[in-house]
Amino acid sequence: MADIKDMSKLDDKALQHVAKYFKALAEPMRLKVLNALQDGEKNVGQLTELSGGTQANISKHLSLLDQYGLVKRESRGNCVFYSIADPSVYELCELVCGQIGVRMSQETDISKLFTAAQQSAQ
Amino acid sequence: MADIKDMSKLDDKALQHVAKYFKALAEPMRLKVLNALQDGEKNVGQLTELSGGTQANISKHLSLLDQYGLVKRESRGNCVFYSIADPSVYELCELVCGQIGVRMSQETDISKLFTAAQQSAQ
DNA sequence: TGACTATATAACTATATGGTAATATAGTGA
DNA sequence: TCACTATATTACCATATAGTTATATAGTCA
Repeated sequence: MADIKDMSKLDDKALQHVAKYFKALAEPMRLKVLNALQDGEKNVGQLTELSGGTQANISKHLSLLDQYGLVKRESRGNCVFYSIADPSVYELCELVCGQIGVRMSQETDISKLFTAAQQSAQ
Repeated sequence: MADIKDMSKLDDKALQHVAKYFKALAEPMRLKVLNALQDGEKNVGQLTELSGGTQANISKHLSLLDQYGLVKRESRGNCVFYSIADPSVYELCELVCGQIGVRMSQETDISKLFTAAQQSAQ
């Protein structure tokens, strides 16, 4: 326990940002929504059906995802279409939501999922 | 709004697992701890000092990280040493906590951080 | 054994947030 | 204008959890 100090290459604000980003992904329903957006934009109604949630709930999640910069919002006519915001998010989304889930239908070790996902996402 | 159905290549259990995993990373203090573990195992006392938290708090976070499989626990003598559990976690930790933070000392766009991190983690 | 150190845990508070039901807002088309 | 559809928002409840303080557990060394 000697010259411990200076690990703040990461200042607290950075940590808070990153944590918040992860928090946006730390919700099954939001992952479902992001997964549903993998093959292109969808409006709220579609996302509501796909995710199996209620309209209000999905709308809330979408609002949060938008606020955190994970999705883009575009209203056209009577509908509001959401889409994945940027490629890096898309990669993460793929990493988490993509074919990965297929191989964890049953109880599986999570760590394996991530390595597998990273390889296939390469 | 036509033949929507079947997006459940991801069953709910998988989503819950992944979400839980992200949740473990969705906390600044835990990111701090994981970051401190990047250069090798440390005991609770060291992590407490490094993170600037209280002993009880860090212990709680470590317990959670252990429970979620992100770190390994090994008691030697009077101390308990923690270390990153598996390489994929380590990559994610690097992605989040590594040199990334350096370039976001000030207000920066989060999306850039992740792309940058993924390149350097390659 | 007893004193000391290191870690974990329990009880508690305060806060954040996911979900819901009801309502508001806004666009469309008659 | 009015009826209709789509989305957002508000108010509320229930739950989860980060942090704290105090205590318990366990190892070390005399």
